[in-house]
Amino acid sequence: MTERPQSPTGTDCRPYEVNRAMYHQAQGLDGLGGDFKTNDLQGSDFAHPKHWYPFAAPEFTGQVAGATAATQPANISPPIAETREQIKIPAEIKTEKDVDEYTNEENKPTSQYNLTPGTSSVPTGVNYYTPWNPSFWPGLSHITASANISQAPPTPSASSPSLSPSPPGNGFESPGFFNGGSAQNIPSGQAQSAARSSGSSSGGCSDSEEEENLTTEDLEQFAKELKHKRITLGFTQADVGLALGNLYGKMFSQTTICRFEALQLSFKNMCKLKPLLQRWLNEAENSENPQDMYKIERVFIDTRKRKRRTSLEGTVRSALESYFVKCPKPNTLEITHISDDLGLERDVVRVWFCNRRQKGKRLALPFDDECAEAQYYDQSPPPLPHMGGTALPGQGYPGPAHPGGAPALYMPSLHRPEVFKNALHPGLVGHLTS
DNA sequence: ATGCATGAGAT
DNA sequence: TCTCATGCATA
Repeated sequence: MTERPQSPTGTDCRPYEVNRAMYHQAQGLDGLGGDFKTNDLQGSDFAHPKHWYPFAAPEFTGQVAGATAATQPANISPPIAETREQIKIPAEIKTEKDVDEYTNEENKPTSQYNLTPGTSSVPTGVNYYTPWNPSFWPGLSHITASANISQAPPTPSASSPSLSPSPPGNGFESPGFFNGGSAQNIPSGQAQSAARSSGSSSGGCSDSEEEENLTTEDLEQFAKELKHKRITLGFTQADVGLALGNLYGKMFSQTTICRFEALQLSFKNMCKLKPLLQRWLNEAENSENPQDMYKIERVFIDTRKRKRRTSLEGTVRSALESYFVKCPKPNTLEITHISDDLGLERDVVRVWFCNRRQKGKRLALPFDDECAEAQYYDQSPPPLPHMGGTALPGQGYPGPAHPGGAPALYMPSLHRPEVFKNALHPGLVGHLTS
């Protein structure tokens, strides 16, 4: 009912896609079920080291005091409404909460923001996003390889107040709780020889030369360091994201920080964020009241509507995976076919493939077989490529500048056809063998 | 921690 | 229409 009028096939006419120049996350307020949950589970975070993540810090079995409080997920999880699109979505497809169409339906508990006081500071009922403008934050668009924060004297909390100019025009003032340092001094990593490899870096790192020549090792090490220190200092990932907003006027989500720590961002992106985080780290370590770093109250109310997230059941995912193996880049027609076949919205399928590709790139092994990969992602669908570990040009990490090959395996098992097939339901295999 | 989604910019 | 950066929402 409240489901968007599905556009059968072609044109993505997405009703929820409100046309606005710029919006950033909207949450809550309009009944989006937006409860600001800083569920940054650091504890388990540590408890479950990533496959490749060698960092183990036994001393942190749980959450650090500060973080703990900050991260208590406001467990208000309202029972997932079973309502689902009555459209053609099969039983297995459901959309998460039926926050019924962004139409102010009170589908959410009122206790949405029961954050533990004293930590996360996000004001009730509002989002904390800050629109930003690259122009005011040179660090992002242009990470100059000048200031090396690794060596730069850490600026204590009382550092220059002439910090990052708040995004002009957006009405935000840098609260200045923690006027860490000048945004102009966006640091950069050491100058090393670019390990930028990845043959066809066309998509990935064609930006400027700002990449500060970081190696995978650098990033890996820094990510570890960041995580360790962050936890030691009692910050959650969300806190860091918020603090960055204070330092640079541009916030990041818990997701992004998380992915950074897990090296799940593109190499380029990692390089971009590293100096910022590095700086934050310095600030945090030298601040007398590190807690202040995330005590900001940047508020950005946005009433944007966001499409309900589709939740694909395992079988459907498997099916999509199988399609993906066959053809990672289906054309319009194929997408339509797949969507029909699986009873999914066309757009859902399209997005799924986009995300899948993106994920594939992130997870791709930086080692050998880049060619195979290139081939693989070519339009012409090769008959089941052997993706033993492929590196995609775009986001993949540069080959290990070190023989040790630190960034071991990022490829999910499902990526391997053999494994994949086994995981398939017999019925679905048929799709594979077209 | 991760799946699905959005939007800017590139193609 | 894709890629890429990014984040909400959820597991």
